[in-house]
Amino acid sequence: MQRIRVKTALASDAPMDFIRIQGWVRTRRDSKGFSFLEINDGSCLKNIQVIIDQDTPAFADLKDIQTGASIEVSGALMESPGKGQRWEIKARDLKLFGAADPESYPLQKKRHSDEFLRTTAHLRARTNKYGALFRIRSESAFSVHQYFRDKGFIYLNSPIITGSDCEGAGELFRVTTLPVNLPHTESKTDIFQDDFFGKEAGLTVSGQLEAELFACALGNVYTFGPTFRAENSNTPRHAAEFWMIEPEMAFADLSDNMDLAEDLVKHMTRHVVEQCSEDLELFARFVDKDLMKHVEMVLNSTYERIPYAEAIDILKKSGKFFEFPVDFGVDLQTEHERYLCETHFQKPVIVYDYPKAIKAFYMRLNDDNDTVAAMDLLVPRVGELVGGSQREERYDVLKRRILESGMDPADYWWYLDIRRYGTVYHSGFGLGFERFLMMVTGVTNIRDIIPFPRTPKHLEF
RNA sequence: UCCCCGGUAGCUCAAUCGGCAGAGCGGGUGGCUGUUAACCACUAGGUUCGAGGUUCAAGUCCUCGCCGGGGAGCCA
Repeated sequence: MQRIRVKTALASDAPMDFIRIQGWVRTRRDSKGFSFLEINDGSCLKNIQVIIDQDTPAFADLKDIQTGASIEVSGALMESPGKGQRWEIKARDLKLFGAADPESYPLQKKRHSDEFLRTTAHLRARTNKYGALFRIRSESAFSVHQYFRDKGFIYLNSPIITGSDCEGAGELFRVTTLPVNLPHTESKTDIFQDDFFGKEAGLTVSGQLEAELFACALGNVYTFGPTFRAENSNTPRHAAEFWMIEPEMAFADLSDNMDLAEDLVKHMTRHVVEQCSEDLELFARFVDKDLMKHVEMVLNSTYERIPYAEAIDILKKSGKFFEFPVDFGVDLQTEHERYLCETHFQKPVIVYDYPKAIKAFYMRLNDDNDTVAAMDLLVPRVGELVGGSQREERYDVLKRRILESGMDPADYWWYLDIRRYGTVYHSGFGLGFERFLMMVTGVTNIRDIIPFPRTPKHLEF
């Protein structure tokens, strides 16, 4: 007989003469003559309570069944006479698969700190909080695919290994099969001629450039995959390996781009609220008391859209002291972003039309010749959730911008080529998947959002 | 990478002015006929992150190192 998942059992509308569940013991309570077990199998936040009477065969097998043990319970699903749960299992037989020595099993029947659980990442998904979190992560990923499929976007698997070494989005991890003890006598170019690809290779920092190529063929596309940045940044919002969602649309301008970003964020948030209400409730109760207020705000507000120049104006007139002075031409600091969305507008804000000097070469130059059609979506407490732009579709302008950025147009011949043949105005953005999850759960450290986070000096598990 | 804070029992923390290293939870043992963060009693458990220094005396003060957290930069 197939096991029944705890989620299904708890949703039953009638008692069952026979039921078999398999999972891990969360807690055991003994009284004289009987014991209670609570079993969790990861299917939902709730445990199912099992009662074992001393006159059943199961009672004799209780000995090594303690917190953390993996077991199978066979018995009857009955209405629980106790308070706190509708259903419980009256056990007939117990089968122990693997015991968990209570002296050394790291997870106790008590709250653990996130810092401690990070050192126990191979087991932390067995806790209420992390189980809930990773179910929400899974549902959120599904909602991305659902959203784009419904909108007629094509899912593109952009390459993980890249040969373009300066996409302008951060430091690359090098990919090589060369021996580590290579003598340093040869020049750099010579070395990579002998490497696997015959040229310097790295892990992708963005799928955007490839997504643009496909958008200019299939119309609307998106990527959703891992992204790697070799930056030595040590903050609760950065990881060396994270997941990014990058839609790219042909025949779309910056305004269309903002519409899509706002709509996508709302869709994903709504999906989590509707499909993960029980798991989300845990975060609203224990992680962030104001969570639902913020989620409502993300769902129901119209996001403010202001040009960069206006943002600077607001900040200057705010009368607030900033550690980093505000001035046109200077990029917004974290404190500025927070003031805009947390204090001034108190809702998500899209800042657009940034000075070209502080943005990437591929962003479309505006008619003022001074700003580019870039946009950042800022949300309270998380900061920049989305960064995107209308792309420069004019061959000559793009080539000039590449040169001005100190790069070699020859390295981007294919990127320039789609501007030579049937070029089209187009737009796209990147949405940090983990940052979305931080926003929707209230978890403040990205290392607690990723199953096995990779950060500087951390590559365990 | 820079700045700030921290590291004491398995976990979370306390230890006043430098003066006998403690509590709660968790673990073990026993009890308890419907528990649910079970309850009650008893009990074990320490290189106070490491190395050096000051002192009659260091968890506490000083130096260096390691690790962790927060802030900044960069960005998703």
